[in-house]
Amino acid sequence: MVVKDEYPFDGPSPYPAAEIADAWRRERPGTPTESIEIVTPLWRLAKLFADDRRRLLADLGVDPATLDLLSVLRRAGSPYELTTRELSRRTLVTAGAISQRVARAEVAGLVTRRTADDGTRAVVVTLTDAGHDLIERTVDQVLTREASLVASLAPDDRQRLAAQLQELLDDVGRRARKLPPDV
Amino acid sequence: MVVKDEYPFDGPSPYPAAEIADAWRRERPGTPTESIEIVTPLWRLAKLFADDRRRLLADLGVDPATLDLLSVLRRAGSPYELTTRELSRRTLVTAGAISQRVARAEVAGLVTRRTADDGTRAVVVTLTDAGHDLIERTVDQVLTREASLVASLAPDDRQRLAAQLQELLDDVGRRARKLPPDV
DNA sequence: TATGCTATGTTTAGACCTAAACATTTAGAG
DNA sequence: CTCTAAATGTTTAGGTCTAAACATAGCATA
Repeated sequence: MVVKDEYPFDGPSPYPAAEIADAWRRERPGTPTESIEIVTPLWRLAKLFADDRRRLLADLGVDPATLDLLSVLRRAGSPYELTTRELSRRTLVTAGAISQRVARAEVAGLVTRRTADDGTRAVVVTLTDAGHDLIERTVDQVLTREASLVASLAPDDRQRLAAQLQELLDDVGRRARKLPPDV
Repeated sequence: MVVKDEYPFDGPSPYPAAEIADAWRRERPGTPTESIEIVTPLWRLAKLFADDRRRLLADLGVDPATLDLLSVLRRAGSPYELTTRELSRRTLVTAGAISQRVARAEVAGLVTRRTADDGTRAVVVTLTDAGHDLIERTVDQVLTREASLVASLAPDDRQRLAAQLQELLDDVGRRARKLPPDV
């Protein structure tokens, strides 16, 4: 039975998580479905935000990975420097990915790289003026756009939901398998 | 100023979203930060779940994209068939990605592909026995694992949070830029 | 001072994804 | 019957990420 297009993309969320859980219970009685209604909307929301940001940034000529890197450095405050290890920790991506991000940003003239002078082998990444300009030019647009996406939440609701998500994040963070050993 | 490693990966969430918002307000007064405490934990949770699932599946010799494909077909019920277009809609990935996923799964013998006989140009994807076996063998493990990750939520809290997320998803889905025209 | 462990980064192989360019088929409008 | 627009898929170019293999630099200790 070929299912027809009952859930156009433009409408509300295609296949609510509740339907997915129902389908599993119908098809495979006993399937443990408790997590579905949490994990599925979470993933879809993350994807909506990520896709929307990627498209906005594409118009501005930046990619999300680079913006993430520059943002962390900019937020660290003057002199806008962090070690690659610290970048990995703050962005939740592997050391290898940071190495590649920094290499790309360095070629683009947005950051510089140098070894630390404090006796460790650490590599210190610094925002250049061009990198600083780029982040100043884009961050408000990105955050304004995202604020508009969550505009349906009243400030109180937003605060409450934020607290719940942070609490869940802390808990899942304790239980989940972490990044590979090389990090 | 090179910041030292104050937030080890193993501890609770590195840099709570509230600190990120504070940092922006400190560094750039007036930055619109309302969305940060929603979007940041959302992304981090999605990444924790995705990383955890990827690692579990790696042990089982499957990749997440393939599992997603097989799951949608399996949940559709006998005869486990859907058009590629429908797969794209249900999985929220572009038509091009579906084409590649199906090609990989076809090579692996997990699905078959044929053109529909109903006069349209649609391509119908069908689960093979091997694909069916694979999904039966893995879905409980994945869902059991994920249920354990959200075990801190009491059933009532889980229900409430699920409803809030679904509501937010519906709303953001209405406001966000959607998939490109080719879909 | 050898030796090896630990901490840090970089590189590479393999997967995936999106966007855009193509290709093909159906269905309509004349 | 012909030409065009719409609907569907596939392919390709470019970019990202993870995991694992490497490569090195400190450090501790015998």
